[in-house]
Amino acid sequence: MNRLSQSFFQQPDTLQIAKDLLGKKLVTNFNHNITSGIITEVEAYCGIADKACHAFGDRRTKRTETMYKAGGVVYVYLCYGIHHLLNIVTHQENNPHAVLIRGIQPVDGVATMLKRRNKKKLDKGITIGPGKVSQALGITTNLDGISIEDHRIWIESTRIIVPKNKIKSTPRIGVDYAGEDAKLPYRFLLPDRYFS
DNA sequence: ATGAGGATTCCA
DNA sequence: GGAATCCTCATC
Repeated sequence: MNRLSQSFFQQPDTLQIAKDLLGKKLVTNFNHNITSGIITEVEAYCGIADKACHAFGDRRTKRTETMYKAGGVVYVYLCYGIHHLLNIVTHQENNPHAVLIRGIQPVDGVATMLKRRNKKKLDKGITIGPGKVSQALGITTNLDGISIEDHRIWIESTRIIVPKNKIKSTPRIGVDYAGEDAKLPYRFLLPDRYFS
């Protein structure tokens, strides 16, 4: 299947990109060890006016600098000192939007993912949650800033059709500090067991 | 130099 | 319900 180009992520509507990522396949490949899954849950973070966004108020720091790159690069940062959270930067250079990948449904390399997650068997929820996604796919902050067309990480289109009315939206998770913006319906997910 | 807090997960 | 855990960032 076709890999999404960086230009896909440079479109102007981050909410639309976020929704379009549902049903696509996220793949990593380290030392010929391929792991992948279908994206089932995402959140959009929309630039300097979005209080929940790291770049709110045009905050340019060493960490957020990645978000200011042109769309189509990976933004990975450490959360709570433990979890590596994977985002794909969207929009144009100096317009810091991104989509957080919050959940996937495992496809390739299940054994590897279980091992990375310290799990014995494949139960529901093995890759639901942003920290779990990164752990299962072997993603760490050392990928921060690389292209989504890299040989180590990419996203493929699939045959999966996601009808608009199947996409559920809710407020984003863990952003209570964001005031009014905490209520924005910028989290998008597919119904449980959508593919099974 | 210091300290508060975080786009989470796991276990009791 | 609370701990784990450490980097980032604002402030001193």
